[in-house]
Amino acid sequence: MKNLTKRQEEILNLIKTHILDLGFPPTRADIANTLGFKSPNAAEQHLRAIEKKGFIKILSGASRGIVLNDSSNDEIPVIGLVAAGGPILAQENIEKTVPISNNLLSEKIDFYLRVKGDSMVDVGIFEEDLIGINKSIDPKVGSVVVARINDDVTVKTLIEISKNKVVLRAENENYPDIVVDPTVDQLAFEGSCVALIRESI
Amino acid sequence: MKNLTKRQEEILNLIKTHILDLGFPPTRADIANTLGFKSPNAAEQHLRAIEKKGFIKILSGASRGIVLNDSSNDEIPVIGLVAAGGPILAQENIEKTVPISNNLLSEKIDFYLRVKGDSMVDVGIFEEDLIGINKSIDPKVGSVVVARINDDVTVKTLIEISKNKVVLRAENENYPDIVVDPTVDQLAFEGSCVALIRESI
DNA sequence: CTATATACTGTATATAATTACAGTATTAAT
DNA sequence: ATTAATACTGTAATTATATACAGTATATAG
Repeated sequence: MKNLTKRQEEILNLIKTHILDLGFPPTRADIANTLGFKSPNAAEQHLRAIEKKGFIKILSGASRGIVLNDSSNDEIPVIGLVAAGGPILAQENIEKTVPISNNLLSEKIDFYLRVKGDSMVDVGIFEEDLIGINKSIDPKVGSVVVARINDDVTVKTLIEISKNKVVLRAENENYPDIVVDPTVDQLAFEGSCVALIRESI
Repeated sequence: MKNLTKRQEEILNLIKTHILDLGFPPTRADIANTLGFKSPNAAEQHLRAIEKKGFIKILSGASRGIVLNDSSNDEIPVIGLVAAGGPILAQENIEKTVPISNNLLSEKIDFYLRVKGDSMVDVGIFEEDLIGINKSIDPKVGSVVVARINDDVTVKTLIEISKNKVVLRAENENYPDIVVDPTVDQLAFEGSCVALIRESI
């Protein structure tokens, strides 16, 4: 999907806002008025450009017939078991997707991970819980992170991080610390935990 | 809010379905076509009746200008501190409301309650967590319930329930069991905990 | 140098859509 | 017995809207 120009993005946002506010898309005239165009045709042409790039679909003949196409942008994948090897967000790992509920969870969540095992019970993370992961937050000491160690994906608290020593701690006294030397073992941080959801309690 | 007739309800559902499917409301002609009316005016008059009963708002002059009014039906209140006395869902207790996200949380949630204190840490319910409460589920032994004891609202595990003895347990060894005699103290169950959400982790 | 994309103005028109007016018929309420 | 609400048909007019066509101007890619 090609990138939108600044102006096109502005118009796409206007459409989204209009739908959020009123429950239906704007007309060409609405767009022109809001952005100060003197001709509705300016809006028309922008819409066609945005459609060409795949972000919307224009239903011909229907008033306000603008359908948003980027549903993928509004759904958060829920990751079940992670297959060894491949990327965590690979299609086969996605259990389902859920719509964003911005108002409830303010921090950006790239995906949910279904927790396996009881290694984090002491910080209230239980088996089958869903933890919301933000990929962009750098792993900070003391925070709960999703780490991949040689194809194994695990959720732990980051205790220490340096060039050749990384310590991950299970929040359960029955489990020992995991000490990894990144120069020996493959280690990658998939993201940081920013939310928790428990469906059945 | 008055009740809709069968036909009016059918039309309201049609509007909702149309919005869900296409992203914008139907026209009078759309409604007439779908339901087999031979005149768009039939739809028009139904819409006016539905508006009169408070379920929608018709924006005059705007094509497809039908705005759904029953937002209260799609928003879940978040209860912060509960004022002593009055009902738990009283306006002054509502911290905010959040949209339903059906797909994620399958069980019905009547309201969220923001947890105060650490009395339930052993089952992973921490201070500031949001717990989703279903008012309709009868309190079951072993489940986490919201109880009101003489105007005090508390979240505890129900351990024992009989005519003149109810035992509620804090899931934290530092707190003693709460034993209540419903014939002496006022006791009411506000609902059962069916979900948990932690916003910052 | 020449397309091609972007970003508009300006005009015009066919058609999509709202909405008023005039009816008919049935049912429930006063 | 009469009024009000429900549930439509049928027609028509006004306005809302999409959308085509003809331009202008600038920037970018080949």
